[in-house]
Amino acid sequence: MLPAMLKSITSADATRRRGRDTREEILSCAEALWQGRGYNGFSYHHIAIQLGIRNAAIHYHFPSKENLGVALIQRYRARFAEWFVEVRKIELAWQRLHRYFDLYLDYLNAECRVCPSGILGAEFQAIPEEMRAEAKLLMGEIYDWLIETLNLGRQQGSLKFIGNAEDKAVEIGASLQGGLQIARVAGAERLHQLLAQMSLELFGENAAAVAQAA
Amino acid sequence: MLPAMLKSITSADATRRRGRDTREEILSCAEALWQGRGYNGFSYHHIAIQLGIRNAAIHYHFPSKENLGVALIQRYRARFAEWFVEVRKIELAWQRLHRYFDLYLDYLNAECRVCPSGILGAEFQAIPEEMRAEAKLLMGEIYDWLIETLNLGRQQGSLKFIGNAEDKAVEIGASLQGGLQIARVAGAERLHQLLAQMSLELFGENAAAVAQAA
DNA sequence: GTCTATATCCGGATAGAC
DNA sequence: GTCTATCCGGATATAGAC
Repeated sequence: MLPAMLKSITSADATRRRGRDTREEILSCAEALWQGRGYNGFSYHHIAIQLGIRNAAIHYHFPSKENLGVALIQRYRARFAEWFVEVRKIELAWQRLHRYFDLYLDYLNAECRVCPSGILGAEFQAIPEEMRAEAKLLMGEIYDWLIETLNLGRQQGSLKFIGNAEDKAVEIGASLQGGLQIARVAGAERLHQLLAQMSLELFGENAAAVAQAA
Repeated sequence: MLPAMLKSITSADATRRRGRDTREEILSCAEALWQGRGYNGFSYHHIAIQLGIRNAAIHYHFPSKENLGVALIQRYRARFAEWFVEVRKIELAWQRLHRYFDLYLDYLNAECRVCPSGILGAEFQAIPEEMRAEAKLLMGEIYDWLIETLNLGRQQGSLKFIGNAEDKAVEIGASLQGGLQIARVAGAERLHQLLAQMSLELFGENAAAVAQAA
């Protein structure tokens, strides 16, 4: 599922683009820029250069930048929904959560991106209203999934934690989000430290298996 | 120490500004904008309006925006250094850490700002080189203080955690940073949930005292 | 659906008067 | 130390040809 969660545009060949899905390419390119530099840190020009098209071509697909921003979050939410379906096929909650950890390693490895939730939180007061609404929906969906996973894990005995699942869900989501941001400044090692600590606390006897895999 | 850590400009009266320290006012105003909207989310014009001065006056004090950005982080680091000195006078490590938690509540209450570390991490690829260097220093200082505090707490028995202090320090820093960002999108309650969970895990028998204070 | 060309605005920055 | 005036580049966006 990872390739689906992290589809970036790989050196778009500017030469032949015979009527192909430019819209998707724009979104993928914009997504990378967005997670790398923030919504206020990239422009249509950046995208145009990378895809070898003109400014106006992007405006054809996304009349305003707000349209593009909203589309970015909506596509991401849709992909996340598919990811949830996929991961729910895994029986053990600790393994589901481990899959979630993997996403953050992928972000780190993919040009040191931050997670969409993180960039949305950081720039919240500086993004258009419609994007804020989408941001709330995204965070709600992740929150719900974390709660579900934690409750399952407690029931199975595959996840260890004290307190209620709701509060623990916030802690886990916040840690990963913050850890990824710290890692891009202070070095990749920080994220590895975070994941090691979280595994130690949450996975109990399974933590050793995780450690050797990494 | 909180007033020192969070000095914002309160409705600068544009009328009489008889030779007063404009430089500091600019920094305080810019700091609020920075933590609210990000480095790429505010302009000299925003500051000029709020302080009732002209664009050029800001350029007199800070020739380039990069100068201003660097000064913001340096001033913040200096204030943090003072804060560290102050907090080290507290004997119990769990109370020191609790003071650190309080900072995040203050940020949330102050127009829903995010912490400097968080905005720096999120925008890292879209800020000038000199600011990145300052960002690394800031994060290193916080990281070191957290490790010191955790080691003290373990020695005293006033903080509970498993694993090594270095990894736990990353986890704590990341949680708070991420939690604040989540709270501004999903509501203040999220930060309260996070702090409750962290108190429960770290403070042990002292957690109850914290809970009733909140 | 993509192009060229252009309009408009905004943000960072400088010159020179006071 | 702050002002007015202005320059320049960049970013969003539109018009109309192909």
